[in-house]
Amino acid sequence: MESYNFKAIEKKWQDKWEEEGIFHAETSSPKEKFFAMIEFPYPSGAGLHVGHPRSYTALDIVARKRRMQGYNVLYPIGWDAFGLPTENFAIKNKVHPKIITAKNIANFTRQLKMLGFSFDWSREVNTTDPNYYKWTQWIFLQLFKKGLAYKQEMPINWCTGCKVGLSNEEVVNGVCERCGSEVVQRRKSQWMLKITEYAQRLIDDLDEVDYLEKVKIQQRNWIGRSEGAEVTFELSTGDEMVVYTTRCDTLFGATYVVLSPEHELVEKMKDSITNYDEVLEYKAQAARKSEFERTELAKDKTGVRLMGVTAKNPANGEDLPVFISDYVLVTYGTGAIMAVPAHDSRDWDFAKKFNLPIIEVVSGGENVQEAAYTDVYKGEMVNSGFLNGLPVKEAIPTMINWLEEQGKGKRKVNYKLRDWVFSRQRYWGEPIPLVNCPKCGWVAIPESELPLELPELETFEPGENGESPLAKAYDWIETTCPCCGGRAQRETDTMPQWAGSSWYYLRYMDPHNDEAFASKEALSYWSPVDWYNGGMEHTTLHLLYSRFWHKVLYDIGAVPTKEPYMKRTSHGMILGEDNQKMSKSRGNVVNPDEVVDEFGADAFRTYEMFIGAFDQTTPWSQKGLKGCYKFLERVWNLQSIVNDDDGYSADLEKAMHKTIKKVSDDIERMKFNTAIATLMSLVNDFSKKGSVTKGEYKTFITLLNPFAPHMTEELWLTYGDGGYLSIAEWPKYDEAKTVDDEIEIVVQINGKVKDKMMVSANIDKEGLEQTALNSERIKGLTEGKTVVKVIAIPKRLVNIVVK
RNA sequence: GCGGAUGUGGCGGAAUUGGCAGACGCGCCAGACUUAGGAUCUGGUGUCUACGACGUGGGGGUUCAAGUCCCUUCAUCCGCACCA
Repeated sequence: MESYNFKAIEKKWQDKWEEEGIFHAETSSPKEKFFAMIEFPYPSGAGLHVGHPRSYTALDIVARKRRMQGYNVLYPIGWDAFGLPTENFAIKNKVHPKIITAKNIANFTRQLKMLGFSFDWSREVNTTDPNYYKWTQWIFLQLFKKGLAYKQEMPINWCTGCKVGLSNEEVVNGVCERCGSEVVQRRKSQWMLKITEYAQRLIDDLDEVDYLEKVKIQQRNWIGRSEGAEVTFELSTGDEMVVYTTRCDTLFGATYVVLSPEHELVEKMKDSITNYDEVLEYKAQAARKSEFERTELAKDKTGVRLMGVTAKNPANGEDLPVFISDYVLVTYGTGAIMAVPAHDSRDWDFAKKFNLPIIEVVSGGENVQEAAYTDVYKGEMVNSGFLNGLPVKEAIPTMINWLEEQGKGKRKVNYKLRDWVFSRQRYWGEPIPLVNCPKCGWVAIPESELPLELPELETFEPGENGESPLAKAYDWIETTCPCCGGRAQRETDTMPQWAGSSWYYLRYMDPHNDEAFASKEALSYWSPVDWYNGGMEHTTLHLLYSRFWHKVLYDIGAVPTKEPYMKRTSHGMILGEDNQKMSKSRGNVVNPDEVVDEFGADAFRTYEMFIGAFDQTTPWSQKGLKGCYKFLERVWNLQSIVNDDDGYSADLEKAMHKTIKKVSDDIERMKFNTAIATLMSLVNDFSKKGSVTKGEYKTFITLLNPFAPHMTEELWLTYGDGGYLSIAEWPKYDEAKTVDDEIEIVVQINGKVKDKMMVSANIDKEGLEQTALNSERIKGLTEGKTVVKVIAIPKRLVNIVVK
């Protein structure tokens, strides 16, 4: 027996698998299909991080197991390759992003291949390939044609130093990450996608998919449906101010109203506002903060009273002061609120700071002068005119009905979800395939002209005044209107990185199709993705955007299912050995290349799965990795004690069946760490016994194959049934043989374990009770005491309650 | 502030339904083999005032029985668009 030479073995089998194409998925097969997918990586210059393979290995294990169970498995890979870091590198080093991307992809490919994933490399996709983004643009045009894309003025982060627009990521503590200059909010016309039109369906259809519950909760909370009312306040200027509230029952407790600083009424009323200078100054100050900063600075409420303006409370006719404050966002509801400090803690903070009255209208709390009472489910109305005495739950509909009768308000469902800002003033993204014609307005380019390729540029810096770099491609911009044939200009903004990743699973189904993003046959065969694993950080943006696009495609009959992904699971992060996030600056980054070089891909994969609970964050440990390597080496060395018996030995038969069951179940439940623990225990059993039958060894290496595919494939040559283990049959177990005939039962006295005994597994309650009471030890311990009660649970325990 | 999680030995973690807390691995201790070991093998390893008691962040509760259910509280991590 040769010693375990992972270097030779791993290379050998990776080459063979590729030559034979054994992981290629065929689109027509009588077998049941199984489409497993991981979030395709952004090919960064830093290369693969040990976090990536956690997800890839997990679904590789599932894919490999399902393949062995006879499924027609599609496990694809691709590149989400548009993006900022590449663009910034390009700007700095004056290299085309295309070149950097190709280089990074080559490196990632090498690293992924070195880990032995069973990807179907023939279906590789790349979002920056014009043959791919042709269809990203095509889908955008379908949205545009359906009226789901529109232009709107939206704030962008503007660096006052670099004179360019910045992404949120590039803004650190309100200053530009690169030059340190102050960042302010500037308004710019942007393409928006109406995801809000799909808000209700995005909530409702969650019932039809098998996502982790926490993922569903996060999506629902992000969409944030609320039922409330719009209430109209008459202003002393004669204008009407509409507020949105979910607590219209508290209207009698409103003691002031607040407009967001950007609210259009503020400017409209400027002649009536006697302190308009102060108002303008506050607006400028608010514009300096991003929404996120407004959030962070939440504790200290700021605002300015609009002097000379009051609002009439529609419930009791009282005149209320009007404020502007940045804690009210123009993007949610109507951008205006009625403030009820007694029953909303933000309003309470504000009222305290500005010395505004706090009127209790819901009883049941402590003194509302000390803290807001916000419980919706308890209490009844007080100081509230016709609502007095009603519980809150009844007061809400009563008030809405009254408002509707009086014409002062109406029922309204609101969503937190906002439309998707789809424009980026960047080079390295898909060009938006629209032209602006002075006569016809925004016009889609003909589909026959797709892909609209990115123009070649010398430099990739953003343009003047926050324009896209494409604004410098003068020849490219100038075009003719597809509608009237007149002079027109192309849109120079590009799409966000989310665009390409919103539909890539569809391209995997038929990646080389020139006629359509995928054929009807491929779509109907492979849809939907059966199992999609990814990070929790993509739960609210990517996953939601992707579901939205899919539903639009469903509505135009382009895809056969309502939902793209049947099942969604999530992995935890891997931290450095110091329990900190891995980062270059901390110097705690683990490089997969080095790990594979020293211990091999099989040990790396096994450790990635053994490291801890799959969905939990957990630190890397070099010692733990070594433990997994030792385990594989022990498996390899078992060869010296394998005998010729093709079956299972009598004393290990039950253990074999139990292990098959446990490993099979654990893989499906993503309990990879306990699956490995079970396999380790079986190796301990083999070692202790000093011999293994060939039959046992064969089953063992088959179960281990998804985790350590190379080593087991090599062992299969000697101990297997011929062919490739990767496509051999997954072991079956006999349920009857996973159950013990005799089991150990614990006997407790008053809940403390006092004795253990072996009993037949199918002994009934009475028999169990008698056996326990007849035990000499128990007899001794209960002597002289009164047995109050005996709880006997077959297959579990006996608890004797004594006094 | 809001939303989502997590908290179990020296460490990573295990415990399908409320039923023996600590599987498996690391580390540590002892032994074997060895010229040698950061190799390999064997055994041991929750804590303590140890024939017993205590132990799953803290406090309370439900139960014959709680890591698991309920209330409360603390700490840490992640996300965020102050969502009215």
